Amino acid sequence: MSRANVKDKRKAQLIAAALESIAKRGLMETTITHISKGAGMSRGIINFYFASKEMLLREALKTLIDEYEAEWAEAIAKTGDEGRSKLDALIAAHFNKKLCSARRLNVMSAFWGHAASQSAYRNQLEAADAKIETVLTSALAHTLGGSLDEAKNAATQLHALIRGLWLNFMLNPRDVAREMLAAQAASFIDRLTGAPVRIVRDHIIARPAIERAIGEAKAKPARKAKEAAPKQLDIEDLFGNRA
Amino acid sequence: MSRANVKDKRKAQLIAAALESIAKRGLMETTITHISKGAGMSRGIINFYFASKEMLLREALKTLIDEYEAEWAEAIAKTGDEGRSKLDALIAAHFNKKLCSARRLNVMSAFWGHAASQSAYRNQLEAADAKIETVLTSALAHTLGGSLDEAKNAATQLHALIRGLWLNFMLNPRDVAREMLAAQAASFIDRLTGAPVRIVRDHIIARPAIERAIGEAKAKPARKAKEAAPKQLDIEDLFGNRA
Amino acid sequence: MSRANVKDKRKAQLIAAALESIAKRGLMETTITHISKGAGMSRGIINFYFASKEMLLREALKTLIDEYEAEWAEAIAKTGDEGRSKLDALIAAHFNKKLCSARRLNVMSAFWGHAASQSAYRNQLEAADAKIETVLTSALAHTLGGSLDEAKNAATQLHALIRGLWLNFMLNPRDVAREMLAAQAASFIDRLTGAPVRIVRDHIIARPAIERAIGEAKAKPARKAKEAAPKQLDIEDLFGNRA
Amino acid sequence: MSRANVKDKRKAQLIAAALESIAKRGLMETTITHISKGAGMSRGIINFYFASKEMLLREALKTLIDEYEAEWAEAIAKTGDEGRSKLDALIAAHFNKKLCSARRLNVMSAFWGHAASQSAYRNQLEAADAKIETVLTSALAHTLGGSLDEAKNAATQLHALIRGLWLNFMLNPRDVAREMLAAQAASFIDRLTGAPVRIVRDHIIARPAIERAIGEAKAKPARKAKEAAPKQLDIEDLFGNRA
DNA sequence: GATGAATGAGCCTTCATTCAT
DNA sequence: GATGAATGAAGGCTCATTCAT
Repeated sequence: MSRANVKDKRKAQLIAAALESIAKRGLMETTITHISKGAGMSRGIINFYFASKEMLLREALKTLIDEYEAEWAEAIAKTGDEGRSKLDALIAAHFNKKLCSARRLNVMSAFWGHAASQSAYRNQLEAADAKIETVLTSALAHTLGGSLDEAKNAATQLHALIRGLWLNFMLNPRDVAREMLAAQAASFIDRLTGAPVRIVRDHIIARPAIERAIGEAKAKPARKAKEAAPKQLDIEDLFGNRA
Repeated sequence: MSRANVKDKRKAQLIAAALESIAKRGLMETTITHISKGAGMSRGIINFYFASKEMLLREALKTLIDEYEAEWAEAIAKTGDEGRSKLDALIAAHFNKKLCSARRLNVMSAFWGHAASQSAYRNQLEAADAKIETVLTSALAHTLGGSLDEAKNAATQLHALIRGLWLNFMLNPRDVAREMLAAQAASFIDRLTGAPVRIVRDHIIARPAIERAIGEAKAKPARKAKEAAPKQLDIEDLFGNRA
Repeated sequence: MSRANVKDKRKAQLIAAALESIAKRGLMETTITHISKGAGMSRGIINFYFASKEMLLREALKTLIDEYEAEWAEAIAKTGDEGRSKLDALIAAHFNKKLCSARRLNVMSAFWGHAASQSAYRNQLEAADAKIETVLTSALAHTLGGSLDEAKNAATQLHALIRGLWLNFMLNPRDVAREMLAAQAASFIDRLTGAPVRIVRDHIIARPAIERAIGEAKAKPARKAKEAAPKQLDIEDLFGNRA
Repeated sequence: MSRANVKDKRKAQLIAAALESIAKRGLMETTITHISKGAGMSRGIINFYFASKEMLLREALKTLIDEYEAEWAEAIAKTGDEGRSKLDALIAAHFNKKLCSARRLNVMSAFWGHAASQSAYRNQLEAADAKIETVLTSALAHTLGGSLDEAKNAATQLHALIRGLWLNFMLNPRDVAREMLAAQAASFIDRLTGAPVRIVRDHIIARPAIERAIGEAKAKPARKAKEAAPKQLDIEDLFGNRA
């Protein structure tokens, strides 16, 4: 592996370890020792690859946002059309296993909370919000056929709804099924378009396309054993603090 | 003033100073020194009134939640009826100056982020969520007239929408008017009930009752000067870090 | 003891411990742990009384300079006259046990070396130099009776000579007697005034008044045992590193 | 170039970079990174050519001393005679551009300060002092014609005077002209020999021979461009820290 | 030979907490 | 009750040194 690749790889490993620790312990309790130990490296290494812990954290947020954007970008790339099926794809992406995991939502919430008082994080989040709202606006404009302002309002509401559902899921991941969340977002759009809301046994259900999409687990390419893998946290570990 | 009252008063002052500091600096940067100085007291006092900083923080969250619940409880108390006007009152409460201020939302976000990994905070927030969702469910059940599950779903969505809008407001308080947020929540209900969504010049507008209610500034009882008031932060101060 | 006094006292103790450590280990090797341990206190205390290690060091230099100035001020205060006896008193002061000790000269040299690249220290030393050169100039003007510029030149030379002799003494304190140094400075003045240089058995000797003055050990008031005295370093300890 | 030469050359470059950094930043702030970067080499290289940073520093001091001795040796080599003209040559050497530069004096002071507590450096400096004092003694013995002890005393004083003047120059290089320093040292000798001290407009002036000698800029053999020369510091750069 | 990634001891500093006054 | 001096664990960070490439 070339030198440049090693550098990028180490940074990625450290960022992954940081996200892992934030998911498990939160931003406040996460120390440089946790991160470096989690990545199976020495303590000094963080300041070798990052100017400071703060900069590592900012890059971690950037990674999170990049992953998010890649995910919804990929989802809409699969749909040629600018209409309801694009909206369905976007919703499915927001509630698939990758974007709507306890781990990820924990970290996102931690950063939202941090962003409230720290502008560097805030700016990153604002930029990401602007992007997704633009995309949602465009898709809703095609679907609803009304004015741009109408579509903008709808996009704001849909985006807010998604984030609010994420927050619900984060605060109580055991009781809420991702499928249900997706169905609720879909029913919101149904109501916007005047379509009948699908209800089965008193529960809203998502559209078949969404149900299918959110179920697909993204196959994560297995880490090669050789690469001194940071010890893999069991998903349930995330709730160790919560007893 | 009796002993017990003095004690409660000091605790309340410290909690207020803690909330002030969290709004301004965030949870991570808030230290005991900030809090005690902000309350005009000595450093050692916190461990005199609270078992630890952690316990102070938990009580601070409790205070925040109590205020929230008092606010919506008061709002619905004014409405005898269990229907649309109750929903309007609830929405107005959620977006009035008190509950929807940059200061308050900053603190709430910080606690949401912290709760992601800290069960004590999480449990407090879950309990509060359960309460408000019950109230919303009941009001929606009367308004919509459908099944309980339908009302529950609607309540979940409405609650998520409100929180999502709060998050938007927190991340970008200058660009978003509270009135607009209230209008968006109201239009969501309009759609549920099949009522026409009110649009003026391409913008959703809230119902007159809501507009009136959210405008009322809650008269905050002036702190007596005698009480060594912590220096009052200008609301704009909250964003000093963000430039 | 009053609170304010405790504060000043602790600062003085920490400064003394810092000077002790610098004399023994030098500026580079002196750590906050050395200083606080040397003062018999906890590590955290330094940042309680000083903004930083750097500020402690600056105050330590200030203390050193204050002591120096107090010493020569006291010496000339004892001499009513502005002439040769004042010069004798000044020379005696510069080579008495207090100002011309291995400990003190080690620390001074360390600060001179540091001042070469650090302006804060440099400014302190420059100000002190200006003061003593003014005093020397005045005394030499009266003694020599020439122009002010002549006196200034002589003062510069005398001051340089004193510091050069100090440097000699610092680099080799065992081989050089303080009395001899004083005699050499005195002979410099003798030559300026045209007086015969006193030589006994091929060595320059100082004037009787100087010999007497430099011999007087300043009785240091014993530290009260009660006061948790930092462990007293034996004078020979200073050269532990030098083997 | 042979292997041994390459090795010596690299060492010399590293030493030069170390001296540069010490002049600019002082001994305390100079790190291995500063030195290797200053020499245009990689970080790891220092421990390849030197056993440790400490050893590099000792060799740097040795270089400094060697240059010093070469300079005064060359000066007296040009004078056949063992008398006043030899003394003049020695004084001129001590205050010429090379030995009496801010850069060099900063470094010397740093090492004096360090030597106060570190015997390895101390021993180097003591040995150098012994050499120059022997030479000064011999020249003064011939000039004064008195006893050896008289000459020794005079040598000690002259040496101390020179170092004291250097210290003055270091602490305040802008206000002091090298020519003036040389003149002051010369006048010291004039007084020893009973010669009239030369004064022009109330200022001491050096002997013509000295004035001439200290003015000669030693032509520094230009570093070949090819050799990745460490960026040359402007002489004024040295005082960047001091504002 | 030379590089720069990696290590880890140790530095300065912060801060929740304790406790004598 | 209240203060603020004092503690010491732990944090982020620096840096001399090592070593695989």
